Amino acid sequence: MIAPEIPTKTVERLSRYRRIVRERSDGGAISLFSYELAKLAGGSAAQVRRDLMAIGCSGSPIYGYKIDTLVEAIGLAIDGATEQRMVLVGLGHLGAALVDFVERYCPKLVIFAAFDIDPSKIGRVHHGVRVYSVESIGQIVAEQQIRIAILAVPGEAAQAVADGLVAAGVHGILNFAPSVIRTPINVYVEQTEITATLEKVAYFARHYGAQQKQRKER
Amino acid sequence: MIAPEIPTKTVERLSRYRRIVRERSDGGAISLFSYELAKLAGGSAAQVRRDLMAIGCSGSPIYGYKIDTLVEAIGLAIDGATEQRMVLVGLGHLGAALVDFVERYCPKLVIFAAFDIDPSKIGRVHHGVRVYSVESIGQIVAEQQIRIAILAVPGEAAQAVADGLVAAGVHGILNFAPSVIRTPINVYVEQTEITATLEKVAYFARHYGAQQKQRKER
DNA sequence: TTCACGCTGTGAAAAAGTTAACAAAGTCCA
DNA sequence: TGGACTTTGTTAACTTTTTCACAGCGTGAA
Ligand SMILES: NC(=O)c1ccc[n+]([C@@H]2O[C@H](COP(=O)([O-])OP(=O)(O)OC[C@H]3O[C@@H](n4cnc5c(N)ncnc54)[C@H](O)[C@@H]3O)[C@@H](O)[C@H]2O)c1
Ligand SMILES: NC(=O)c1ccc[n+]([C@@H]2O[C@H](COP(=O)([O-])OP(=O)(O)OC[C@H]3O[C@@H](n4cnc5c(N)ncnc54)[C@H](O)[C@@H]3O)[C@@H](O)[C@H]2O)c1
Repeated sequence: MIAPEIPTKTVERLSRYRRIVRERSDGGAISLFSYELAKLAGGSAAQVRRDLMAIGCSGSPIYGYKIDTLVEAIGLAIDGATEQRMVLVGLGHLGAALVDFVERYCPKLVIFAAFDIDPSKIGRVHHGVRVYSVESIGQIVAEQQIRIAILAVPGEAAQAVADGLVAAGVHGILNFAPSVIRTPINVYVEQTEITATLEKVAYFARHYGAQQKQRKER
Repeated sequence: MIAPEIPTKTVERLSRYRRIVRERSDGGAISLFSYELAKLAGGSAAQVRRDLMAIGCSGSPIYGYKIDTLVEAIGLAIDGATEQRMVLVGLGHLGAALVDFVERYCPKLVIFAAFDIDPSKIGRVHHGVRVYSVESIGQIVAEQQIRIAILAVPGEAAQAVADGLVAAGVHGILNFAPSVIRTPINVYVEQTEITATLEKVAYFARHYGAQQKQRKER
């Protein structure tokens, strides 16, 4: 199947929609309307319909969208055919929290291994994830054909670790370190900017009134 | 001074620029050109110039932008006049990591107090931040006129805590819990979607080739 | 049957955000 | 001095994303 090239923003929202409708389905619901999902996700109804259209998911004017179909269609669009394996580098505070989080909330993603430089951590197993020495990143990633990595090391180490990951064949990196890493153009890097996010919240909290831009309804 | 209404995306990038030029200035640099900053921040030179224009910051064709001026101008634009105080609710794994992080990387933001429901944490001081019972959120937030809150509690608790915060006068919330919270329209909420971010990275790692959209140069 | 209703799917318009492009202005070198 | 460079500030063109608006359609009431 050829990738139908879903817009970046849409991929992001689809993931959120899925979480929401799953919650909804636990509550016993079978289907919902675009405006309901919009309200829950914080967007407009038209946007929801458009996003769902992008993944070829259609609803009925009577029932709205069936939750089953929806979850399946989103899965088909954004998940891989199979479970995807990732590695995590830097099992500090944040790294440990992430291992728990992924295990709990991302059923399609598996942290296959963790790496750290701290000898006291190497060899241990945290929540089912074994911790290896950073030295073995190249070998394990290449051998296991792992394509995605989470970076939770201090800023100073980020670039070096990233280089190793890329050399070993990683195609996507989620970087939590507060320093921009440079990679070849065919590697997708997502930079988590907590500082920027915090400062943005602080900014808009001060200029409150600008938030219509963000959250249209409700 | 009236808020010059800086676009959301620009606020975000400015924050990143500041971090980068600060690093640069530690390295001894005095000034840099738009294209240099662009490369470091992962954008285009034109965008950098445009962003800086938005905050009335101008450079010279000879030296580029002076780092001092730049940091000051960004500060003027996005920081408050004074240091801003925040509270954090939920001092678990993530909460603890965030306290360290803010202290280290966000000089203009101060976590004034933390709140938790766990009696074993209440009364303790973590990295200079005292932990109070959730019960006292309303009182302390209102009394201290705190306007920004970080939410790092489990999803189930998020809405209830948010309601309390809003009632006490908070205007901005950064929510790490994986559930969308509803607030009055005059409260700015930033939802941190780790799941969505991870799934996005996984998606683009698979369809690698879509990343030109993301990172144009280098 | 017929009509009004409410929601979907979608083209078209609008808005937001990004890139291109170039005049202006200073520097460097001859 | 003067002309070739370099980089800014900024306007205009372009792209992406969001919203509007409405036709189409199954339903249920009359
Ligand atoms: N704490 C937060 O909330 C937060 C938020 C966003 C980003 N970050 C960033 O994420 C990173 C990790 O944060 P943290 O709070 O977990 O820090 P931490 O110090 O608790 O953890 C860092 C871990 O990385 C390991 N490490 C150091 N150098 C390494 C290397 N070269 N190779 C492999 N492992 C190495 C350390 O042994 C440690 O286990 C930091 O860059 C931090 O700035 C933190
Ligand atoms: N771990 C991650 O990497 C990560 C990433 C993104 C989001 N999150 C989310 O952030 C939240 C916190 O994650 P964590 O890993 O720190 O979990 P955690 O269980 O370590 O911490 C949660 C903390 O909140 C406290 N708490 C529970 N109910 C409360 C209430 N009603 N009022 C005040 N405090 C309360 C608990 O006592 C605990 O200290 C969760 O919702 C998690 O899903 C986690």
